[in-house]
Amino acid sequence: MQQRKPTIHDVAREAFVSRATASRVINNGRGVSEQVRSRVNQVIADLGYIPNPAAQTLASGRANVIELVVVAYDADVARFGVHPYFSRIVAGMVSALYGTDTRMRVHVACETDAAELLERVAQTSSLGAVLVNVPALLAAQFHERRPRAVSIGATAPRVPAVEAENVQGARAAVGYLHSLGRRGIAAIHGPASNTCAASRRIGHLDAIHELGLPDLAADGDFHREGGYRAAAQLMRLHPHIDAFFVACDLMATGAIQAITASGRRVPEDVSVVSFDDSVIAACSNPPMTSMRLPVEEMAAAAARALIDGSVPPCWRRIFPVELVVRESAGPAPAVPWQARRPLSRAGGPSR
Amino acid sequence: MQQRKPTIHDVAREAFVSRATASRVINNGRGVSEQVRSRVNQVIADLGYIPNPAAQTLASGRANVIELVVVAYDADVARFGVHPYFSRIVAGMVSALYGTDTRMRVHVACETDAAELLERVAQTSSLGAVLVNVPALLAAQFHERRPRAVSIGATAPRVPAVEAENVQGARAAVGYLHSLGRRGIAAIHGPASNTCAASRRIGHLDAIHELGLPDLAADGDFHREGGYRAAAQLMRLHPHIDAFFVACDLMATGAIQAITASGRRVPEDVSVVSFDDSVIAACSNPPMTSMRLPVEEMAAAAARALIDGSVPPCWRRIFPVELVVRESAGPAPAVPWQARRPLSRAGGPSR
DNA sequence: TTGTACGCGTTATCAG
DNA sequence: CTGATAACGCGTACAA
Repeated sequence: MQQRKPTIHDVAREAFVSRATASRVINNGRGVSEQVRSRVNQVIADLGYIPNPAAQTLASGRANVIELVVVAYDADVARFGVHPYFSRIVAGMVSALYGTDTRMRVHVACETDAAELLERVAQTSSLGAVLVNVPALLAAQFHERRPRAVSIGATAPRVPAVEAENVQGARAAVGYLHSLGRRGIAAIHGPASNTCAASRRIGHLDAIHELGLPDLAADGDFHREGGYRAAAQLMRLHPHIDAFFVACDLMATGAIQAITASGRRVPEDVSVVSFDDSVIAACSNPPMTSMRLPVEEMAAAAARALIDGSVPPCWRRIFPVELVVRESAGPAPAVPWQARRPLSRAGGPSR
Repeated sequence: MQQRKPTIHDVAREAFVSRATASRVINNGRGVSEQVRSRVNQVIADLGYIPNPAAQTLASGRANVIELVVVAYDADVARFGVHPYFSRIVAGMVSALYGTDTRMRVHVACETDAAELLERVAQTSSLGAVLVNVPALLAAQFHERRPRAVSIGATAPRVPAVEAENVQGARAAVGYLHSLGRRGIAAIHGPASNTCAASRRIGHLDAIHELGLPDLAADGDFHREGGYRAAAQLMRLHPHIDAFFVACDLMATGAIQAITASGRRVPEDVSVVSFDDSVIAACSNPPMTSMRLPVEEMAAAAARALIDGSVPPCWRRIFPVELVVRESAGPAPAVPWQARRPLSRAGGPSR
């Protein structure tokens, strides 16, 4: 029973109409009598007809596909799977696409291939592209050719983007640690090349200047190993450290392990506040206090913007970063911290 | 400079050949003189010509796309992003596809939509489909219509699949705990409906029967919360518990939190061995001893099978599950555990 | 080795 | 409101 798939031609014949009319019914087009429409729909159901996507794309010039283009941090593309950041993006897009007939196509490149990949993707006729970790220059070039693109995270000015309040989030994290009475607050930053990491770096500097704290910091790699190394090194250099602000969950797990290995307790001796609030934060022991980056929502917003219509240049959607208190830093503050509020002021919620 | 994209027609004209010849060059077809071939390739480079995938698909009937079809555990499709299992599959496929011009298209449904989604996917012309968590009946129906399908994990007999030695892995985990001197070994199983969880359940039963251990067990949901609840409940009912075998990493993190909350220490008072060895295992505190499920390799193998050629019915590829010793269970055994070896025998590596 | 001619399944433009 | 008919861009028997 390997009979060939029914085509629009079969539908038209069985329903005694032309292919044009059948096409109108399929696409909910205007100007078809109710009688004909229902007859055609009946035939479609009987035959189990499903339009050929390739033919639709070819004829109409548009495809029901969103391209997800990721440039991996490392040379090794497989590490794509290790960092929860990426899976949260996939999840966010999936839920935005759920219920629609739009699908996501995944492309991953490392930095050396990125230009070539973007070139190819730019040629395809799709609903648009979601750019992740694409260098600003490449993103700008891509956007010039295909305006239907949204970057996740900061990028070139004209390229549409969803962003998070990384600076404010980092400030709030340090402020929170300060409010707990911590004064030896060290930072473990992300890679220098990463834009999100750069913003968190700025927020951290802001805060320590404002609070008159020393700048104890080391760089990590956004992975557990780097977090472990950085924490161990910082504690060796500065034994009085009593808190860490860590630029991502994964590094924070490494930091917690290093703290524990040094004989200190979390949070009694050393407080830890991380950034991301991925699934790993809740799974840590003790569960991590973390600045929540709403990655799923950001990715979903990017996908929806692409589905809903054209995205103007310079389009921005900014997402707040919020403190999620668990156990790794200590007790909840009497007054909830707001990312936007000046650190030196106290007071109730600003909205 | 929004000139329209060059087509194969342009290439043919510029190279003074017919479209057929240009097509042959593009597809590395046989029977083109070296002279003509290089001339055409030169023109292709000059024009920046890239074939239109939709037209290629339409004309040839095959597409450079692999469908990833996932049925979510829960009603909420977004939890897709929470469990590392799925991101590891994506990562494995991505690395298998890296360097090829084949891409992955992602489809996620919950159980109620699964049939309809599979129906649609079956109609598309693609290289094939990777099925994840698709119920056996639906998988069988799908496979009947489109033989180019591979399931990740056990499924209907005729449907090609990559599988892991879940039974042996679970046996080995319990055996390992026993070898550490633990006798109050409790199990936290996965959902009853999940086939992988069922296999691990069997392996656990095998082991405790063989070792003469009591069957202390509870069911979880493959999430942290369920692991926490199950561990807490089991320890309340059986205070003498001194070890847990947990059917996945995520639940194990919950278990460790529950153990810690009860005032016990890991691994001094209670040993924990989990299943999966996802990124979470290494990030746990203490780092988890876990049975490594090579999910990335399995997914990559599935993708490669689809790329390389047709997959015969009943095709199977079995992957070993290996003990990865970290700190949550205790010290490494004098003799490394082998998943395949009978539990009662001692001895060296079997291969 | 190369070219001709047709078909892939659908959309879209015009007439009627 | 409906029906011819021409694209859409490419692959591929078949002929030369």
